Amino acid sequence: MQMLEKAAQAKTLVLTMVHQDGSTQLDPEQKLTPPVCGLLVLMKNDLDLSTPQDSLGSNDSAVFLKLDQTPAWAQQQTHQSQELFTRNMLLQVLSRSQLVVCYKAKDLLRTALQFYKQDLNWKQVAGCHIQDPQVAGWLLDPAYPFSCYQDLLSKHCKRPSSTPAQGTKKISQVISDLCSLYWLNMELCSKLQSRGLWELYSDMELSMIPVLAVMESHHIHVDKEALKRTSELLGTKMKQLEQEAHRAAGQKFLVTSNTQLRTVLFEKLRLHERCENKKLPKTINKQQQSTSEAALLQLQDLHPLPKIILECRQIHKIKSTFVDGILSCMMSKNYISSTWHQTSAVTGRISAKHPNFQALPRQPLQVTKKQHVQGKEEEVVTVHPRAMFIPQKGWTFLAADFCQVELRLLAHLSSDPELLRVFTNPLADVFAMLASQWKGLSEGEVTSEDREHAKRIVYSVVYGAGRERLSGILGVSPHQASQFHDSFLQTYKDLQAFIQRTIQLCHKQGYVLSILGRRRTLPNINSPDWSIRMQAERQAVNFMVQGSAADLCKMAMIRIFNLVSSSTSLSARLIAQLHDELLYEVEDSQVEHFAALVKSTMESLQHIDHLGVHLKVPLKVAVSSGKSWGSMSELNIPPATPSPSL
DNA sequence: AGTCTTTCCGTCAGG
DNA sequence: TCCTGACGGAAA
Repeated sequence: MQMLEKAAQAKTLVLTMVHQDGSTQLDPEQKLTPPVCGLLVLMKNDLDLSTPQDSLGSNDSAVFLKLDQTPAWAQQQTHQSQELFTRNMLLQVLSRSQLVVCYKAKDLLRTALQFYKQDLNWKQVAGCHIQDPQVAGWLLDPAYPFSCYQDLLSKHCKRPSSTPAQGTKKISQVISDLCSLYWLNMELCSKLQSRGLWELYSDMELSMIPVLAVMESHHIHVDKEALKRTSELLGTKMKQLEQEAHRAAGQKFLVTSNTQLRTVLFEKLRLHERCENKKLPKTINKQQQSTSEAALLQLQDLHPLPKIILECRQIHKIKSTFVDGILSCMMSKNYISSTWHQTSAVTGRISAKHPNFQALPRQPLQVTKKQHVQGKEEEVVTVHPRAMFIPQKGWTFLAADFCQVELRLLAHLSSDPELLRVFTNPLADVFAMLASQWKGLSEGEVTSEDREHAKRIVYSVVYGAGRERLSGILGVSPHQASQFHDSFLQTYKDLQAFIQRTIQLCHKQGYVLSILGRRRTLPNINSPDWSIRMQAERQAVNFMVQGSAADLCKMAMIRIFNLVSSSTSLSARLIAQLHDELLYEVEDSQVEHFAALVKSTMESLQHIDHLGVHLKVPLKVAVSSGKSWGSMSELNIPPATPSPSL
C-alpha cells in the first residue's frame, strides 16, 4: 500500500520491461527476444540538475515488479499479495495523468494486454498516454536509423554510452539507464517544442501507441488448411513450369535465379540483339540487362521462354511470400497478428511485418491445373491470399477506404480551381472527369483507356516522373508522353505552381512540412550533384502529399478508436491499416451502425478544428463488408445525419 | 576445404 | 516517380 502510494505521489515514472535473461528494452536488439519476466519502475522525484544524470537522486527509488502467473490455488499468501500489487501498479501506470516514460511503450502495452487478458480489457489502455523517446526521436528526424537506445542517447545527450554489464553489476546499469532515459526524454520534449512538433507528438503519435498495441494483440483467424492445400497446388504447378522453362531454354537452370536467367536470355539466346527498336531496361546498380517484368514483356514475342518465366514468377511470388510466408508466421497457431511499426517510415506512414499485411495481393490469381488422369480436362483454380483471412463466428469484416486521398490533398495544397471543381460533385467519377477536362472531350466520350491514362499521369507527374518513365507507363512515344506532361500542367497551372513553390521553399529552409506539421529534412536539396538534388526535390513534393495523407489516416484511426473504447455497446476491433484503408472486425448486429459511424468520422476530418486544419475539398469514404477479406462488397450508407444517434 | 552467417542486389506485392 | 517489406540467390 505504501509503495502504491509512493508511486502515485511520484512526479514521474520511468520504466522498462525486463527479460528472462536479464536484458531490458534499453539493451541493443537481440535476434530472439526472450520472454518478459518483469518490469523495473523508477519513481522520480528528484529533478535537481546537480545530481549526475545517470544516478538516483536522494528522493528517487526503484521497484521491480515480477510478472509471473501462478494459478490462484497454487499460490501462497505472499504470492497473492505480490501479484495483486503488480497488477495495481501496472493499472496505475496505464491510467495515470502525470508523466510516464517508457522506451518502446507499444511493446509494454501489448505485453500487459497479453499478460492480463482476463482482467485487462483493451478499452482500458485506450486513454493511456505514455511518452516514448523512440517515437520522439523519430519525429525529430524520421530518416535517422537509430538502432537502439544507446544511439539515441549519444545523439541527443552527447554523453559516453554506458558499457553493457552483466551479473550483479547489471542492476545498477539498468537503474542508471532509466535515470538517463528520464533526461533524454526531457531533452527530446524540449526539442519537439522548439521545432513545433509538440502537438503532433502529444495529440497524434502518442495516441497511436495504444491503437497499435491493441491491434497487435488481436488475433486474425486464418484458414490454415486451405493455405496448406494451396501451397501443394502451387508447388506442383511450379515444377511443371520449371520443366517447361528448361525445355524452352534447351538446358537446365535455376528459374528463380536472375543471374542464370540473364545468361540464358542474353548470352545463349541473344534475344536483346533481335529487338533494337525497343529499349530494354537495365538493372539499377550494375547496368546489366534486366530480367524484370517490363523486360520480359518486351521479349515475349521473340521466344516462348519469357512468357513461361513470367508465369513462374507470379506463382512463385504468391507461394513463397503469401502462402508459405504466412504459414511460417503462424507457427503452431491458427491465427496471425502482424507487428506494426510506427517509426520505420520517413513519411509518417506505418508499416507492418511478419507478415506484411499491407502487401497482400488485391487481385486473385488464376491457375490452370493439368489433369493427367482424364486427358484433356483442365481445371482452373483461383488462388486468393486475402480470402484466407476470416472473421470470428458472428463477426464481419468491414473496410473503410478514403477515396483518392492523395489527389484530394493535392487539390487542397495547391488550391488549383480546376482540380477543386472536380471534387465538388461527390458522386462524380474523378478520373473520368480529369480525362475529359484535360483531353477536351465530353463526359460520354471518355473511354476507360482515357480514364486509366488520366489516373496514371496524375500521380506520375506529381511525383516528378521523367519523359522516358512516363512514356513507358502510358505506352506511347517519349515525344507524346512529353506532350501529355505539358498539357496536363497547362490545364492545372496552380498545381504546377504548388510543385515549384514546394521545391523553392525546401531549398530555402532545408525541410518541408505536412498539413499537421510533420517535418522531413532533405539534406541533399542543395547538393551540387544534379541527380541527387533532383531526387530530393521529388521527395519534397511527394512528402507533402504522402505525409499529409498519413496524417489524415492516423487521425481517423485514433478518432474511431476513441469512439469505440468510450462506448459501452460498440465492440469493433481494428485488424489492419492499409494506408488509406482501415479494416475492422465487427459484430454482425453492429455492422450498419458502425459503418455509418466510421464513414461520418472519417469524412468529418475535412475540418479538424482544434488543429486549425480546414481542407478545401470534401473527403469521400467508401465502406464495404464481407465474410472474408477476399470477398468484400460495397455498403450503401445513407448520408450522415448531423449527430448520429448512439 | 567445406559450412555457416551476414549483407547486398534484383524483383515484385501493396499504397 | 515516391514510400514500404519479403523473398531468393549471389557475394562477402
